[in-house]
Amino acid sequence: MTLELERFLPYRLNRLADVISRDFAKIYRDRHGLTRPEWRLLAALGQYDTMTATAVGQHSAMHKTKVSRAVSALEKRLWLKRSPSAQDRRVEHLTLTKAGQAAYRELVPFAKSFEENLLANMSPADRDAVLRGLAALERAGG
Amino acid sequence: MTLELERFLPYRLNRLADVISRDFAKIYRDRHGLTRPEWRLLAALGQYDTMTATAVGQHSAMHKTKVSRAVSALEKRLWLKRSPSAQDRRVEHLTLTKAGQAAYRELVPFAKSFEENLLANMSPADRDAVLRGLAALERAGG
DNA sequence: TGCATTTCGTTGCATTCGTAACCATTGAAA
DNA sequence: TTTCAATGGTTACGAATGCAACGAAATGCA
Repeated sequence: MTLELERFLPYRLNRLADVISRDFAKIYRDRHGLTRPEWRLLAALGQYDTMTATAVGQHSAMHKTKVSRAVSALEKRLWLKRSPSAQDRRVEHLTLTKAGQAAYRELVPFAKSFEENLLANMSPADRDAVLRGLAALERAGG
Repeated sequence: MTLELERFLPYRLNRLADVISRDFAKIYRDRHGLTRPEWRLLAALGQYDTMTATAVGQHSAMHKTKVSRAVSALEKRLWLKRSPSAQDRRVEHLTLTKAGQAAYRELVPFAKSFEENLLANMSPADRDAVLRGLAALERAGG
């Protein structure tokens, strides 16, 4: 019995994710020298204003060490600031600074048009299949 | 303007690929201590019998250094052997040994049932959407 | 034939990553 | 209160990664 790797779901997903997010990474890497964890952190804070590191990790599917390092990096850039929580002194609330917000606002349109381009040359039925298929996999896989 | 990370295609793909192939990786990691590049090499050679390192890289979407290191690893296990090419002395033909073939044959059913489980609880329409959507993305993204 | 370019595969190096251990704090239980 | 388990976040360390440089062989071209 043999397995066709090209048709194997985990492989295909991996390959797609690799190619596509590598492609997209060029944008924030070339413009700002951001790593992927840093971009995700920026995106999470841009979307939600204030979060703890743990919340960022859950929302953007990152290991806590990645989050921790990304926070340090963006803090060094002065793109975010930490503020202690009054309720729980283990926690820090993370917020983007003006500079961080500016970078976020600059990148969002690139993200959107990247996504549009990806779907642009598909038939409507294919586009639907993409969205429906992803949702189904998310329900099934975790 | 704000971006919803949870709906952003590159993010979703990455997250899915991460969760799913991490899940699947447990199988070959727990059974044989294989890394992902090693598994992919095994899968490529199991499928195609004899390949060069470059061909493996193209077929399984791996950087040539990954392939090179995976080849060394499986060779050390005595799961594959290299044989020089008569036509081109830069090249080595890679083939699984009996032991390598045995490991491959043992793992393939796990791979197949993993994939089946993933799709098992979906409606037929969702399953179709998954396959169609992936194909569409592959056409669009690379 | 001779020289430059390209290709195959390996390796050194710096970076990134995850695991595990850790500290500080909190909450619950005794 | 004291104690102990659980949680938030950081860090040290080893493993994995990609880039760039490399040697060897092949190919193209003068």
